[in-house]
Amino acid sequence: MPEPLLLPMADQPPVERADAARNREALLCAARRLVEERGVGCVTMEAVAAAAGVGKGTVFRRFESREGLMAAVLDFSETAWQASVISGPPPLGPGADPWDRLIAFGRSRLETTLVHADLIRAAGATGSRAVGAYSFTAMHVQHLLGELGVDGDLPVLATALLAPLEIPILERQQAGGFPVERLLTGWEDLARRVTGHA
Amino acid sequence: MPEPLLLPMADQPPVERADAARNREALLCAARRLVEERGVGCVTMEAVAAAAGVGKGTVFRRFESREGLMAAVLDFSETAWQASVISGPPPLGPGADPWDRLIAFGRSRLETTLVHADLIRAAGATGSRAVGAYSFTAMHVQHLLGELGVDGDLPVLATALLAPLEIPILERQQAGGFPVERLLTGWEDLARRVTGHA
DNA sequence: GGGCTAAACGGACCCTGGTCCGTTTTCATT
DNA sequence: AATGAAAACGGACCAGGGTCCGTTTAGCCC
Repeated sequence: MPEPLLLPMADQPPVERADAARNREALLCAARRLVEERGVGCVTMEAVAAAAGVGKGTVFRRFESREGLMAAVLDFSETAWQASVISGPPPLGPGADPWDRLIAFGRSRLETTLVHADLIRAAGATGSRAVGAYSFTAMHVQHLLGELGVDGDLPVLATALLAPLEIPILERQQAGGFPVERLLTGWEDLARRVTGHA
Repeated sequence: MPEPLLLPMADQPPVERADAARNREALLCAARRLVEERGVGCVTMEAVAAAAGVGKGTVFRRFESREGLMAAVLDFSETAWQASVISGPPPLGPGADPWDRLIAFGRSRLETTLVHADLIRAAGATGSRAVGAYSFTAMHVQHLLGELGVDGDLPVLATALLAPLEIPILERQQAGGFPVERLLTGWEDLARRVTGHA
């Protein structure tokens, strides 16, 4: 039996080495801190490496690219937000009726997107926001649409509802002088038309 | 009268100097050619400068940034497309009824966006697509909505209709395995719901 | 503990976008 | 045609993202 023959179970990432994990953590921390105190635009990869006490190469090995790192940083707040959607208090969280949840979702999403605008932009198409066929938000909206009895191509409809809440669109409108308030009302109107709700 | 006192009419760009205009043209040509034959990703600013026979500084003086240059290149096709919307044959151009025009618009926009995806991405937020409070497309859709008798916040509604046709969204969906056909049907459905059309 | 391999490290190095500034060109005026 | 100032030029230079590879280290098996 020449081959060590390691069990052929998962071919997933075969567990991260201890030092690697430690460095990832340190880097993430450093990045988070630097972003917070200097703003995304003023954080260089080298600075993050230095702050974490590792070499630049390590940053890229762990996070692939600047976008990757920023996406990781973003994931932090994003996860917290997701939690409040999944299990926070109504109307954003479960308990309220679907329509109210949808509206609360829209407002909340719009706000957090605006708050993290820089980070989201820096995370590019890599962000958790963009990952996978069905991101969290798409799934959620799709679910609410279902509960509202909407019929049609739900995944596509959900995307259509989500699209105007993405930064490129949001920012262009803001640049055009539309106040947030108006965007929100507009979105609610859109939701009403799409769902056919009262 | 010490001051030369040039007539205070337009304070617009006081006319471009002859050599400047010549170089702008040469650069645009070179850029167009290089993009076509190598693909956007493989065109460096230095290469464009060289191909046009000018220094790198000149490229940046004329076009501000890489995004700016790419936006200028894009403008070319974009303008042609706009022309076909304004004065081409129906149903995209004038003559057909608003609903048919809207549907034709959606399909056409989606297709051209996909075709120029790389360029659009490279043009960033600078593109003619993103400029000004009301881009051409927004105006057009807004106009059609008006003709269809839709009421509500037309500018915002138009944006909502346009948003799912933007690259970030389009690409995410394609990555998710949605065939173009489905996106199109989905968009028509959205348009139907928004306009309240039969 | 010793030894071996795969993985991780780090920092020199490369590439490209963008800036700067001393020199050259245009063009309006005389 | 000469002249002078504003505008344009070009390429050296800088910064930051990303890669490479020789060296070090964790973790496993004896």
